[in-house]
Amino acid sequence: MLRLSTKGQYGVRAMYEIARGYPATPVTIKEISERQDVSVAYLEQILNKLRKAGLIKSIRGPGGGYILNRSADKISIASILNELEGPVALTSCLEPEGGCVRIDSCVTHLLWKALGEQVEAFLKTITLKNLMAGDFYALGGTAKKEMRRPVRLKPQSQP
Amino acid sequence: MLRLSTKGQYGVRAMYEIARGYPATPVTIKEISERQDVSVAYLEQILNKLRKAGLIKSIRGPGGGYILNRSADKISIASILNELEGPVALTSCLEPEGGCVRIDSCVTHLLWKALGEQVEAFLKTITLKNLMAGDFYALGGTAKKEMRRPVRLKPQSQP
DNA sequence: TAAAACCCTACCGTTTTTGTCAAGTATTAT
DNA sequence: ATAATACTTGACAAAAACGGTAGGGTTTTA
Ligand code: FES
Ligand code: FES
Repeated sequence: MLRLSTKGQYGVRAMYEIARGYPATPVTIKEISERQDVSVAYLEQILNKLRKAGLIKSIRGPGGGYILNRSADKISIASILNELEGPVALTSCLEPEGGCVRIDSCVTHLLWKALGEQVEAFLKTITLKNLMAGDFYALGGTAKKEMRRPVRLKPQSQP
Repeated sequence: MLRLSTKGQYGVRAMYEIARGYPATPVTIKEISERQDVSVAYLEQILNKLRKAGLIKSIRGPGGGYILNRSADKISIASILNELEGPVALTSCLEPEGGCVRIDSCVTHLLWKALGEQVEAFLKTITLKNLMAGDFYALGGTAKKEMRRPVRLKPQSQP
């Protein structure tokens, strides 16, 4: 239940690789492909979307590649997934176009809405920088920043 | 992104209808079908799963129908969705069988795991009883039910 | 014994996902 | 200038998941 598409998964992993080169070194698709084990052709589609969304920019020609368009602490996981999978909308009734006629009498509508907001809030608090550092914060609803409890996750080893 | 299947959605709405008859009145598939606007044949599949999972029981023959197997405050939304859509697993790597070889070196694995646990925790705190009463807290949203004083559930467990 | 109501499972059209492929365009090094 | 590098774009297709339908059963009650 609630499966994330591979585009979303690969996208975040690709952004992680690009973030590692920031701000000095453009990272090529080929490098990302080798490090994250995703085909070049598929990555092209993914990175294209992310570029059009302004999350990364590209440098063509030899020595080129992709670099972040802004620093890693200003790019949330939510912003990446939003571009690749569209906004969080657990039901079609919740989509911007929506147009469900049952909406006012629907028992579950507010429940799905609340859950979606919960997910979105979580993903918004986590940036590429957090991902690189392995620092996640457990979101505590309306909890203030000083009330957040940092959870240190195991550092990642690189292949 | 993160779409819930119709089976899951209809399942919760069907359980809501069955809960309304608890404990005295069995609710027939036909009634659920009419009230929630879902075909009888499709509901049969859904209710069958929920019955096998022990969430509801059925009474055959005329005057029969479905009733809850335990009280509404002991049936969480999570338990319903788990039966109809399987456990929350945002990636295939997170599934019980799983078997991803990259798991130890994967940058994002713990992120998806954390998000999945967040969702599961949220859905576990909300029961059918909460759903019937409209008593759940919409994070960052507008709880636009009656003027009843909203009871704040704790979507997140802070260890 | 007939009607009400649940039980089972096979099937099937559509959509989404998950990519591949081929033919570009832009930039730089030499 | 030319070759090599690297991003750009659109078309396409296999495979899986989704969202049901169909049609036969069985059990229970009046
Ligand atoms: S069915 Fe559309 S809002 Fe519930
Ligand atoms: S790719 Fe399997 S755990 Fe990340």
